[in-house]
Amino acid sequence: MKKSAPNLDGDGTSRRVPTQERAKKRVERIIDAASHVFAEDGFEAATMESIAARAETSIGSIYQFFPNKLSLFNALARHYHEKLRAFFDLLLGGPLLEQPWADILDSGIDAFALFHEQEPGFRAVWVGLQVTPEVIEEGEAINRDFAKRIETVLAAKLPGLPAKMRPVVATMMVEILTAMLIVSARRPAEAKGLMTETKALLRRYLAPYVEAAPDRSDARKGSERRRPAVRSPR
Amino acid sequence: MKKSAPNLDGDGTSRRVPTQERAKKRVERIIDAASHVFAEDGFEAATMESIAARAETSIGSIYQFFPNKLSLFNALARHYHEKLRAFFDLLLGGPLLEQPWADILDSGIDAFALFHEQEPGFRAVWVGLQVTPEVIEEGEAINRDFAKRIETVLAAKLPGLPAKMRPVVATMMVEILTAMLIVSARRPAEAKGLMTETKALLRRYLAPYVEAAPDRSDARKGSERRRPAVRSPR
Amino acid sequence: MKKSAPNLDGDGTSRRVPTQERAKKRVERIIDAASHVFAEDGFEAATMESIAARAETSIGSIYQFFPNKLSLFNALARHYHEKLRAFFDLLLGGPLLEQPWADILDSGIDAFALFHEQEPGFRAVWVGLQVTPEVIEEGEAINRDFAKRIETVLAAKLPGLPAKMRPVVATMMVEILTAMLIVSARRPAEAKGLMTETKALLRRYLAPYVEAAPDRSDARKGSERRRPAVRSPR
Amino acid sequence: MKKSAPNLDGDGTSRRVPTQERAKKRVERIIDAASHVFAEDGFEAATMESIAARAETSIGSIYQFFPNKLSLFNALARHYHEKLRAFFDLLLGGPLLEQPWADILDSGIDAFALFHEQEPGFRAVWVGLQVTPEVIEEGEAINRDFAKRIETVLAAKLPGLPAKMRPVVATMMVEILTAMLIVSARRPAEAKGLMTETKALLRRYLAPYVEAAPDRSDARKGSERRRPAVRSPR
DNA sequence: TATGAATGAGACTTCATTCAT
DNA sequence: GATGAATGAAGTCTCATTCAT
Repeated sequence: MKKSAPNLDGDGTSRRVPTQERAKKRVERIIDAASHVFAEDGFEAATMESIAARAETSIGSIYQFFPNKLSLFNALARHYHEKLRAFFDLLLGGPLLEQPWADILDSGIDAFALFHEQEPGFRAVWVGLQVTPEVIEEGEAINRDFAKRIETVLAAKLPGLPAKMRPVVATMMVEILTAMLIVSARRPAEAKGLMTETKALLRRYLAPYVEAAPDRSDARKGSERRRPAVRSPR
Repeated sequence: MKKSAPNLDGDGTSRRVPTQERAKKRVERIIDAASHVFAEDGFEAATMESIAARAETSIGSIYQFFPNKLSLFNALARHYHEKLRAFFDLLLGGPLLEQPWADILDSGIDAFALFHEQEPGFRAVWVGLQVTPEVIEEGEAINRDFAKRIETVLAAKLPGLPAKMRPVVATMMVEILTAMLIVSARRPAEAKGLMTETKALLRRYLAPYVEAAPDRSDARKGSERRRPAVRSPR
Repeated sequence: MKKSAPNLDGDGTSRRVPTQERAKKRVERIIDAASHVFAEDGFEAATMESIAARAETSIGSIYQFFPNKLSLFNALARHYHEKLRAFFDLLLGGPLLEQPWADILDSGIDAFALFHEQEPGFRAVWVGLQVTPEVIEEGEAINRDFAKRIETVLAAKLPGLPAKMRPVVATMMVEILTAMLIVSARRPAEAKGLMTETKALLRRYLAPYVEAAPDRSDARKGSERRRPAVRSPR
Repeated sequence: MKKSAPNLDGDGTSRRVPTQERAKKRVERIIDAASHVFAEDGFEAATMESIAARAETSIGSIYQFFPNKLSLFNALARHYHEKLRAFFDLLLGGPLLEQPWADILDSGIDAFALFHEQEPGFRAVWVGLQVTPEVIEEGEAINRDFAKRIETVLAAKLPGLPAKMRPVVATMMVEILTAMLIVSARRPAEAKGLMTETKALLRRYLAPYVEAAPDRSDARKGSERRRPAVRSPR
């Protein structure tokens, strides 16, 4: 194949396909290896060599596809961006949205926890976001997209939440859920309890927005300002 | 200065005192520089040279006090551990505990946010905890201590929270607050809104525990399981 | 070149062969450079950089083959171990053993002197043995092997030497010869005289063992205890 | 001088004496510490700090007396040079020279072995001589002096040894004896046997020179060339 | 004069990246 | 394209030496 042999075949296009096929497979293996190694060692401590070894390729092959380490990391970020999108498409594409909002929340959390568990590299990307400033670009993109998806659900299921507040609330949900999943990964023994508690916490956080506010939008900056029904301190 | 002891002795041993004074100052400068550099670059990417430069010392001086990079990072962690302790002593030592619980929460969050702002290295230590496993020891110690302090307050002000649940709830509060402060640092424009929202979120999270439960302890594993009063999913 | 195997295979695995060829050459150059630098500066004072420079390679290449400085030194020791073995095989494989024992001694000394001259690093390894304890392992192995070879000759040519004494005598010979060659290297002007004298010395040392002792093995600890027949010549 | 303290005392001279006394003591302690540390670690690996610690002084004090590490090492060499001189004065000053030559040899060897044992640094200096070229100067001086002393004895007790050959023979004795003592130190288990053997070897080496050659000086370059009485190979 | 903290050159080693095969 | 040896910049750490106290 490749150019080394003289072109005896007529249909050059069909020939190239398997090559691209192989290349794609190789890229996948590299991305997969990178996700593991970055997850285990962090961005800086991860070495291109160990990634190559895990991908059962050569270092040179990695550089064939990614000009440098950061670009590989960003590719990983993009990879997870897509995976996350697919994840949401699947999650929200089904009949879930018909459920009561609290059930959606619970199921969503469970699903995302599973996603976290099965994609160790996702955590690496997320953490890398706090550590390696160069990564923020793509990382933030994931973040926003994630939040946008949640906003959709909020809009559909929580009519009491003013549209203007949706971005903040969605961000809160994204960041808190992720934070708690990372903590859970660090303390496996407490993971289950923490997730249960996270569900409770988010449920209570969102509860006030369930029913549409009948008249004035009473919350402007803070989502809540002196609301006796919930607060009632002492 | 040179306060440690007036020179009453004539045996020459006390000569070392001013030296120790200087050394202490230098260690402080190093710790301070380290806090900035670690905060900006992360543990791995931070270099001893840049820390030395920022501390306006030589590399050798750092190694006089810290045998290696990790020990410097751990010293930073210990430093913040102490600072946090002092912070809590100050915060809870005053009349704050007399206030209604929601005000304590608000004030506590504000105070901690200020602490975060003024101590950039604290974030570095916290993030380093997720990235560099060797650091977990001290990092987790800080975590637990932090949570313990909060448990105290929970015990005092939220009689409705079963004692067994206090650790989880405290952990939730610590992790969520920290997570949101880190996010805020990354997105200064949204910082204010996020903090307001964080206050609301934690208030709602804790609200059910305000009054002592009159009869059966209805929460076992999760703090809440089908509690219609709060949920009411339409 | 590329002799290792003609390219009969098509599966691409053999591509590595020329690389190995080059690698071997490079290792040789590194070993050679190391032998010179270690010989000139000693183990500690020798720097990896100067070795790399002398080998006309990069530092990184050295570390491709030797994980650290000590391992390079040990490789050098092993290298000379083998060379010494080959040297003895050559020396004792020929008709030399047919000669009278004194001629074997003379020739052996001359040959070993030549070996010393042509292999400057050999001296470095030997001296490193006295200085760097970590090296002793391989160094002692060389020593013992060297002595063992001499024992063989002693057994063959000096029937008067009790078997039990052979190890000591061989050790004496090895150590003395090496010591004198090192001295000679340090004082080139006196080298010739010193070697002549070394030959005489060893000849006289071994002379008493030429003829088989007719009756009792009269030497036990010291090889000689007031033995008039040998002393007081004339 | 010594301006730091005001001159309150009248007899400035008597004051300085204890100071000089103390200084001398300090230098001795430093030299002593250096001898141990250099012996244990070798010249390069020995650190000024460990020498200071062992001498129970400060690094600064060492530099008060020795401008750099090499000068300290050379001072050590000079120190042993003197010690060796004293050793010989003692050894040869007594009635030893009245003894038969072989007894002088044995006693001399025993005495020197003891010296070696009690002065671990002496070995360090000697080995340093092979490793650190800068040290050769003083090291060689010791060597020559040592040899000169032996020449004296040779002149007195071995009339059969031509005057012209005395330097070589003395050198042989010095180098071989030292070499064997170093080997013995490395292999304590074999030490005793090796020393016994060394005595025998040197006795046989010197035996031909015991009685004055009656006529022509039959040895010219080598001390021995085809001398049937001793050789008789096969 | 004694001390030991401060300095910084330089050593070893790693690893991202290049490039000949 | 694929491979992995080669490169060398850069990082950590040591230690001889200086210098303020």
